[in-house]
Amino acid sequence: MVVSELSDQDVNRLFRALADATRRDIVRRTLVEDVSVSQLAGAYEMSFAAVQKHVAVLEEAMLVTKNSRGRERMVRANLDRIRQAQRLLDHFEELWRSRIDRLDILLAEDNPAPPDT
Amino acid sequence: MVVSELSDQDVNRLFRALADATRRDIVRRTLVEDVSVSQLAGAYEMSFAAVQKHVAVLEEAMLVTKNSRGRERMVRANLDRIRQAQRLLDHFEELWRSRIDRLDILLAEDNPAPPDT
DNA sequence: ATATCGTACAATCAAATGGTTGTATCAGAG
DNA sequence: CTCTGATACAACCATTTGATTGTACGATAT
Repeated sequence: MVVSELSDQDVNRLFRALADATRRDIVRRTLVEDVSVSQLAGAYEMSFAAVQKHVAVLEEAMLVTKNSRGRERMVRANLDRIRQAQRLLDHFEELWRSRIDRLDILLAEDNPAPPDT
Repeated sequence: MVVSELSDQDVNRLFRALADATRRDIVRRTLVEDVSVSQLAGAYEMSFAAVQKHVAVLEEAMLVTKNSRGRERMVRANLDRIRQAQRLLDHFEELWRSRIDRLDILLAEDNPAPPDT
């Protein structure tokens, strides 16, 4: 198992990168197969440079990696990073459980067992 | 099961709201127990208004709700929304599986069974 | 009734974001 | 070698974000 502590900054970048529909779509496409930057650029109604920037944001968030193939740069999504995001959300769920536990304790205190005899 | 279609806008807001350490901390605190805006404000090294704005961002993303209690406004995290975020990430995982499937097919084609006899 | 606590909200401001165009570089095709 | 396709990157601009201070207002405690 990879230890990989995510700093606050890393988590910020991770969620921020996911907070844009175009970038989420790039992740989707590159999860299924490697896609070059120009192929991606062809898929959206914006300039090549704009798409390039989105890829750069994803790269900084480590949600994708780029590899050279000939003169093209192939973009590939990094599933591990998505799983790390999931684990962060799992942690929230765990915290929520502690709320339930506290509530149970409170209810037990407010509703003591009836005095015997 | 809740149908709850999340629009692109909704998803943007959801992930954007999570892309800030203070806001994630507010979600953590309010998952465990209800906390008033002023209690939250006391927990961070920033103005009351700044914290109030963070709560507003979380509220727009529907990650928290506010209820009046006396003159206080109690903030409570909404676990359902966190689960929706998890489901979005699950969907990415599913797409990734299709990559593996394609790869298997390709390998099968490139490596045909050896000619018999 | 009035002082105060908790909140809401407007105005303001610096920095970050998301987009553009233009220029430079680099690998392959002819 | 030269032309072209695919990138990279800088400069620029409008909008949004994250924070501030200041003002207003409703609910409570005294």
